[in-house]
Amino acid sequence: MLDVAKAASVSVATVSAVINGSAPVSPELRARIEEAIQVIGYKRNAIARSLKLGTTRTVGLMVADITNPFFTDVVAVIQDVLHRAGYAVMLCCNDEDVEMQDEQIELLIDRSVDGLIIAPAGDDETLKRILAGANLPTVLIDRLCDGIDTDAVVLDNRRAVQDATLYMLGLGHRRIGYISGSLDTSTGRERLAGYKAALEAAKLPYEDDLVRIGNFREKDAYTATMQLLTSAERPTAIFSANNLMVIGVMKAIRDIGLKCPEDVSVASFDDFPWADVFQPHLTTIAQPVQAIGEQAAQLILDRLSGKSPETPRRLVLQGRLMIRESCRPVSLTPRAIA
Amino acid sequence: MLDVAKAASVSVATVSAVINGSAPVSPELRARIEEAIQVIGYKRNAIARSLKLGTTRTVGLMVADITNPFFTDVVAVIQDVLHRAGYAVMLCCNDEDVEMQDEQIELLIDRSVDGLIIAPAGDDETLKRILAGANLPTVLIDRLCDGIDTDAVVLDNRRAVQDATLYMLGLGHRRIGYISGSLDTSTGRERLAGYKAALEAAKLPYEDDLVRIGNFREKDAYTATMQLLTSAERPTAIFSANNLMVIGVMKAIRDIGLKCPEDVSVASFDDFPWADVFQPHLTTIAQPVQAIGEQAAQLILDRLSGKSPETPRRLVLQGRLMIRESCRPVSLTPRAIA
DNA sequence: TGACACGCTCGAAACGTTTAGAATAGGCTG
DNA sequence: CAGCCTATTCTAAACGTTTCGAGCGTGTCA
Repeated sequence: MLDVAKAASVSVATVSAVINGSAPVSPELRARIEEAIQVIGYKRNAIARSLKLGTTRTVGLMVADITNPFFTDVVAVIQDVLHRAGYAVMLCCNDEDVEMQDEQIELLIDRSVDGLIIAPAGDDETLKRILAGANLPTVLIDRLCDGIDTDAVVLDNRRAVQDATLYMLGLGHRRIGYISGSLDTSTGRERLAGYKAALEAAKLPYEDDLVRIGNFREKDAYTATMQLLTSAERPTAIFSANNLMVIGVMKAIRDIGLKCPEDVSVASFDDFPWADVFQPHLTTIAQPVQAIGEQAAQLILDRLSGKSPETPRRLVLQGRLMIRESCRPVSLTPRAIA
Repeated sequence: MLDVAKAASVSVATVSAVINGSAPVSPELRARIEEAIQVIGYKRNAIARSLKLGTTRTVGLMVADITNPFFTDVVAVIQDVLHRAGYAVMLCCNDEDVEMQDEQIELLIDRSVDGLIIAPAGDDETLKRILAGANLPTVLIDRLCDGIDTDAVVLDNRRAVQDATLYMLGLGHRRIGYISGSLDTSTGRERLAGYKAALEAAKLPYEDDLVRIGNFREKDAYTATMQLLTSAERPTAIFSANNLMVIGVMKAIRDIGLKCPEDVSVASFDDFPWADVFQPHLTTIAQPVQAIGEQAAQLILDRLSGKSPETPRRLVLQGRLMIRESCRPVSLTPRAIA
């Protein structure tokens, strides 16, 4: 900028004025300066600008697992909206691990991001402390945290799983296995609550040994399903609390020599683009990823531009049960009792 | 930092010295300063530091499509390695669009990233100009660009597709449809070249109307496949040049009332975690995503620490043909000729 | 005892912006 | 013609670091 100023024989203040349009400049000088900028190929230094202004026009985005198509879909739309608004996004993932999460958040805050969009791995004290200390505009996505009172956009997880479970119950299934996500997350807890609620509505007892923790990962879900299927009284249906885990569930079913839906019915949280083209066509709960991303981005943008209300806004969206062919009436499940 | 200095009644220079260990400080002062840091809860401002040092410890990572599992897998490992080395990652995607790409790269350079890892959407002049102007350590992944002479890690695309095509040829297929990616990318061109090479090796003519451009996206692949399957002499097998497109291919096959592999054999670039659990079990070319990510990260890390050789390094990895059940001998394809 | 080296600490400049407020020039008014 | 206002431009401080070189005790050696 100094070079430009020299080349145009003006002060840096004037150069700054034409670049930012922050003060009136005579057409004559403006032209001279603009030409100098061209000639020199000047680009303003965003770091110096950030230092002075105390803003980076960057928002930190942390998801639980960047490998999970649900999150990547959401990330894609958040990015899109934010870029359009002139913000860069710095992406992290916590790998479903609270320690990693704390590290990553620190890293983001360290880089002076202007705001944070987070799908937390869990709500440990450290996270709360860090967030409170940073005092940044924050929006939670997908998962809520007790004690972190910010804007958020989440799904009505309980309702969605309840509906799905009710559907399976309606097909006559009485022993429905449930592969849960980590109960350290609100999604883990809420989804399980939905399962319980459905059982209760059907006046069926909740049986501990029908639910296994799969931690939202394929591998854990695989072993969890193995246990379920080799237990004394094997379930006739299994619900998986997310997309990654249902792969593990299906692998376990295959490895144990059973077939879906002939021997076990399966349904899962999260939809797949290929769900109705590869067999068995999975029955799933589809999340409105587009809306989730858009709303989250809008929430943070509003917060950043200071036009949000003081009190946090909580958006709760609804899932959609996509009934396909991976569940069938229990009467058509010949080997139902092994 | 000034506050800390005051609290410990020392100069900022000394505080800086203990924080960075950049100069000897007496144990006594060190203790006092460290205590002051604790008390005040001081965290050094990375922006100011960047301004002074001219480095941000951030690398820009641009992939073609953040929604593509291949890229997200690679991104995940790059992130992991880079974070471990103390670098943050700023992630963008160009949506397979060169204009978007130029914009995003500008955005990254604007943020003063220290280096760039790029899977380019194409090699337009603007990109070359921007990159040349920025003069940053850069590594290309997945795709090469004519005229951009940097470190790179790519797959031996030609060889991989040639092998896959040869395999289909070996099953007796003579009319193999090919759904290509964009020919503006090196992967698009190289994969097609592999297909041609296999035909040539089998002394079969290359037929223009057996290949259709799908631009690496499901939707385009769908219409491309529709055209292929409704043409006068429909192919008995189809190869898809990536993972997203094969979904489109399968949907087209389904919508047209055919079955894979009974009526059409299918193989595809890029593997899926669920490929051997959902039917038909797809025959694919698996890429060594872990290795790609690790090498790319290492390449940029070496470059950033100045311990790379002057001449660019090109790493070429090999794909692996995962033979499953989506291709069968043409003799078992009853409706081969419609 | 004087010279010198060493170990520690500090002052101040620099990184590249933004911006408040001062300065300047020119025109208008009374 | 003095005084004042307006429009434009400039000077300089500030943002929070890092680092160079200077300064200053102390101890060592001749």
